[in-house]
Amino acid sequence: MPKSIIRTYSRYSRDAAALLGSLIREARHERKLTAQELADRAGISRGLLQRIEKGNLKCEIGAVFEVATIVGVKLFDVDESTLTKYLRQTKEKLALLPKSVRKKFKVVRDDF
Amino acid sequence: MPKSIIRTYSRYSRDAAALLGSLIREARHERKLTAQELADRAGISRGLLQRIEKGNLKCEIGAVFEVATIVGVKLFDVDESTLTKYLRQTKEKLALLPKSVRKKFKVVRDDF
DNA sequence: TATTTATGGCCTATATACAAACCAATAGGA
DNA sequence: TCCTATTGGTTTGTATATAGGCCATAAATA
Repeated sequence: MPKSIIRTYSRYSRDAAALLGSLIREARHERKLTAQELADRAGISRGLLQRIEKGNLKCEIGAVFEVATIVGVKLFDVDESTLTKYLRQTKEKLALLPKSVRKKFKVVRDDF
Repeated sequence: MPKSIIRTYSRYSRDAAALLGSLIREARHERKLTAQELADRAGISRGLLQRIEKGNLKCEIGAVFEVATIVGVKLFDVDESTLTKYLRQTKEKLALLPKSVRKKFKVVRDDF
């Protein structure tokens, strides 16, 4: 990420990450897991888990999803088989759509 | 990420990311946005957007959420005000819960 | 068909997220 | 209360995700 990019996030993104983190933390407590235990299970460090639970937006999505899965916080509010089904359907749908998006070619002919 | 960590992901996480990416791509097409246009709006590079749409799990969650928000793919299937409400409720709930998780102290006395 | 554009896949430099080790403060259980 | 485990916040070294090029291919419109 060259040139020191300062990234801004929308309120919705920030709230979504914060809620996801809170849900994970709540679910972890319900399951009586320490932060270290959950981090070990997910194969991540405790520090990363802390940032995830705080809703840090700079974490890799794979780590967040993995932790959420382990403690039972369902993404998309669907179970695994339903998720796989949706995934297949969506991919089929995409296969029928145009591969690329194109603007209508607009020649502004005001040169007469 | 020292010591060359090879991270494994569960099927659920992979499916969830793949579905989210597909939904983003579909929504982008519906809105007649090119990958470059959406990337510019989100403040990310086109290459990163491609990886997001492919369901790459190593992208930062902030970029994924931001893109999803722009094209209207709702996370948690709720609108913004509802999300904020849930967030507040969850935080209040957490405030009442024990701050830390603790195992029952179990001394295994087999030294006699 | 020809032409223009979008996309996908490289590559490199660099900012940074990560793991791991700390320490301090906090909170639970005895 | 004391003791111990958990948590939160550092720091540091390193692996790597990212931006920004480029080029080849695919695809949409004229």
